[in-house]
Amino acid sequence: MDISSYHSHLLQQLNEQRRQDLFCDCNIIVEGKIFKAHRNVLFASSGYFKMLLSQSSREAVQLTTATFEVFAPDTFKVILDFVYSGKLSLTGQNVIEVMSAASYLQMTDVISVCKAFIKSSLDISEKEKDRFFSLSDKEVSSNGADRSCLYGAGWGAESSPPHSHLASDVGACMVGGSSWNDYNYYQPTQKNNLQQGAKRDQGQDCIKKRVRHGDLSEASDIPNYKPRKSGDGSGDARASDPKKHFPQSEEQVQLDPDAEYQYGLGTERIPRGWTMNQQQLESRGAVFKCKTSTADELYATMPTILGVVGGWSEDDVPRMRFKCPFCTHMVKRKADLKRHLRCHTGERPYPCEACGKRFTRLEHLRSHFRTIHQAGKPVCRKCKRHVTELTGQVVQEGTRRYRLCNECLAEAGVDTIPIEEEEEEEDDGPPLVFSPEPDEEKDSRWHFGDEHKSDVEMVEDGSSDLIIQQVDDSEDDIEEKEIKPTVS
DNA sequence: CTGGGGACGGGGCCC
DNA sequence: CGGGCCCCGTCCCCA
Repeated sequence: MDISSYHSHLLQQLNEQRRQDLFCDCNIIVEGKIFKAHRNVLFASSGYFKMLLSQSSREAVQLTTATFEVFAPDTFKVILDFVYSGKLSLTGQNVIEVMSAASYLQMTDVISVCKAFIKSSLDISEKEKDRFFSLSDKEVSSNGADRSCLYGAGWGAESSPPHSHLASDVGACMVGGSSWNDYNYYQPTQKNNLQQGAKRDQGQDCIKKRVRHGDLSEASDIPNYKPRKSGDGSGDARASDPKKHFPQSEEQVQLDPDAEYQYGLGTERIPRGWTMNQQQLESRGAVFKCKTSTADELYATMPTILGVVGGWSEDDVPRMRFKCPFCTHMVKRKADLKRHLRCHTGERPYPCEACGKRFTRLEHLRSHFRTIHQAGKPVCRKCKRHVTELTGQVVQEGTRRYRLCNECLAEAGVDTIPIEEEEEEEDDGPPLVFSPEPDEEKDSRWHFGDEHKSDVEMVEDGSSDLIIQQVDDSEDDIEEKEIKPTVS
């Protein structure tokens, strides 16, 4: 046997053992479907498994079972096949899901390949766009969008996939070995196929649900990606918006060795069914967050963003519309596109100081703060009747504040904050200051004015209730950029 | 199981 | 161009 082929032979043997269920000591259940595998192989190939299995390695001699519901079985199959063969079967339909899962499992090799795959898609889309603008309408209609392109080429791990060589019958991207020499590229027939694939995939729903069910800090760190189901025009753009768990731009998927992998309570998502000590798992962050571009950066660096002439206005002035390069959405104003891009970058620059939940827009944060933390609505939360300072009081429940009328209050028998004081706070009173502990956000507390003088220094400008802190997600440390006074 | 309401995200558009 | 308001759709919780 040739020494140089030894490693591939070994991998082949392991794969064979997996297929025959020989020495498999780990069951991975993905949405009910069971995959058998070897812990040592999983350990060696995935940062996620490494972390989890290293915890259990001391005590666990018996079978380990893991349950995932954040991606689909088909997706995991692609990844597991890669682990045991070095070959990654990517298509325009599954690349988003695979990258999402790889991100979850911390498999940087897979992410890199997905990145390259997506980059190729975008590059080719860009070329198609250029061609589109350089050709007449007639040419485009006869040659354009429906043509499917099949590319196949090899390149080094760090280089971009070339697009110049035509392959014959490639329906999937196969990656083999460290040099990715077997990488073949399949061009989706339409440039937004990636999004469509993501939309189709149920795995996204799982992610979505887990996020929605998660606590606030969880939601705050995982961009709240909600693939929309609606089928109307506006829904298309929303539905095709795969911003959440997987980055969209080249910059975002960049996983350089110095990438900021953030481990922490806020970012973790633990598979439900791990048989190992759940507390151990919960004590550590299992999902990394890679550095992402902000919408601003993306917008600034974006090449001549697809200004699309959307027909002619009544004054014979061309109506420009701006198309999002990542989905089918078009907007009339560039500024709106910038705002829209944020939903692809997953950027949430406005964290709520009270609960840590983050928002894409200041107005959303304000609205959230008013309704959740300021008891902004003058209605009884129980009986929905209008309450005044005479007929009701403010109730504090964790970081939530709401109003109850005196009758409901008597029934509930909870502590209250006098409405007068509440309203004074809103006007001129001492600020409502949220004081996150340096390391443990969960212990963060609210401090209400003088009544609860704390060890935390109050903000000097007492006119503010809501401390607005715009955060640059690209920084590890939350950096206070801006403190604005008052949100009334 | 279902409908109503709250919370939230996102688009359009005015200022 | 940014801020802000309005509106609508979706998800989730709860009765």
